[in-house]
Amino acid sequence: MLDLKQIRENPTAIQEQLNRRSADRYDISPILELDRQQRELESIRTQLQTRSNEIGKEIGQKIKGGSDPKGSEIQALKAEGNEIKTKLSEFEPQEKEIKSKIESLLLQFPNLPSESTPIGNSEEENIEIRRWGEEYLPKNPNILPHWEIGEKLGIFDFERAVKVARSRFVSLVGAGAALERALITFMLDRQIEAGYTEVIPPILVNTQTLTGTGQLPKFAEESFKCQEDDLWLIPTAEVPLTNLYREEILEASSLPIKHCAYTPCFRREAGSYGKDTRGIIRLHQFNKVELVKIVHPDTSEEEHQSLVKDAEAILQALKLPYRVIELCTGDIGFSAAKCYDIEVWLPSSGKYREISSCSNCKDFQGRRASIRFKEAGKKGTKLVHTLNGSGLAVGRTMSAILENYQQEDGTVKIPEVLQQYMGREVL
RNA sequence: GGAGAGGUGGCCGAGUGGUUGAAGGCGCAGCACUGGAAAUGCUGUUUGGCGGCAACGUCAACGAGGGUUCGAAUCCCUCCCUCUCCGCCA
Repeated sequence: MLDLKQIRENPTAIQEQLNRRSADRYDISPILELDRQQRELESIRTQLQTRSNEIGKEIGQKIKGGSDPKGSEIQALKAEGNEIKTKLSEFEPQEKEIKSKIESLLLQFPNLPSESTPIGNSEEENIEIRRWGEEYLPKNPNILPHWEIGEKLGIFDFERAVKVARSRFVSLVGAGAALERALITFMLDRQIEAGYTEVIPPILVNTQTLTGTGQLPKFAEESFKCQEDDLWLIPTAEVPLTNLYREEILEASSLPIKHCAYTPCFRREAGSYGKDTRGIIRLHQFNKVELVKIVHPDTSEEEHQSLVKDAEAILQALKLPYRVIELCTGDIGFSAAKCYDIEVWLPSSGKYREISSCSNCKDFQGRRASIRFKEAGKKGTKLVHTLNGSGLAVGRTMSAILENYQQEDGTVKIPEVLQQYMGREVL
């Protein structure tokens, strides 16, 4: 959420920063006008309430002092109190309505991009920051796409999964299930070593939680909802992990908080008909190990850099070639101020594909979810900065392994670091 | 799901309509005392909105939302959560 005070005080600056995302798409002027109206009503309401409080106290004192509660003096005060009440009943609903309009407008605005986020309209203008592992690019010219090799090895069962659920679901079978599980455990072990505390959070969450991290109200159609219970399936563990601290005031000394979690993730993929229909790149349910950091604002830039490094470390350990790109203003997510994607090499399509997205949300989620911290000895509270990144998407890692580790004879080598987790060397 | 009890400040806990944003205690911070510390004493110690350069003023908040009243932490209604017992269950 954007800061209403900032919008009020620097409207042009805020508008310009929003325009960096997309020209003419976000207009803050309705908010300015509503805010002006709201404050006007607030000052009238406050004055009335002040007088009303005075009357209440006066009556109390007089009755205590022995005045007749039925006497004319007290009756007059009561009458005045009633008059104020009538007036208030006009202003109050008006003000409430304007306030909730402002609130719902504010919730629709995306985060302001960082100064350093490159300007651009679409993913075309993202910037490649670095590549790693070109020496590990496979030499084998006859690589099958991961879904073909997977079915050949009998580790994917699409047909039955579709019968059990619907399209864009898969069952992992035998060694496939074992590989997925090995990857999850390996990733968690590494991230715990890197200083993250593991959490197994709820994967059904309430509406407030999904609003806190920015998925609601704008992207309701992207999440699965349990209508009866007002609960949603999480699209990423970022949601429960960040919201663990919602409406809390943390000690500055407890920062940074670093969490990792394995969870399944659920996405409706409403806008992606026809995209990636084959394989396990884009499913309604997938596994992910997520990293979340809650940090002091002064450190969020460096914490962001190290978060990306922590995600990269997994690919390096698996010897999978990848590149890191920095997303431009037109491509960063709703809640992000700055974002790096890590893309792994998928030989069958001859492309790098996203396997991790690491965002610095600055105070955007902190304000939405009211996550603040307090410095010992100092007055007042400040909003924390929140960061999140995949460390990594498990299914996509598996597809990268199936392709990059394919051998001429049609078998797939297990990456060395996973062999102890799998108890075998080849699929 | 059924029956009962309860939700008050960082924590414990008082408070059943009237100058109560809230007694008392603990904790924490500052000051005094001390060679230093402990003990003791004094002072301070919630958050948010609006106005103000600030001091400060004012409004709101005692699980959440409504209602009664001149006035609600206190009374009424709805919902949420916690605990105990019963039922069900991985």
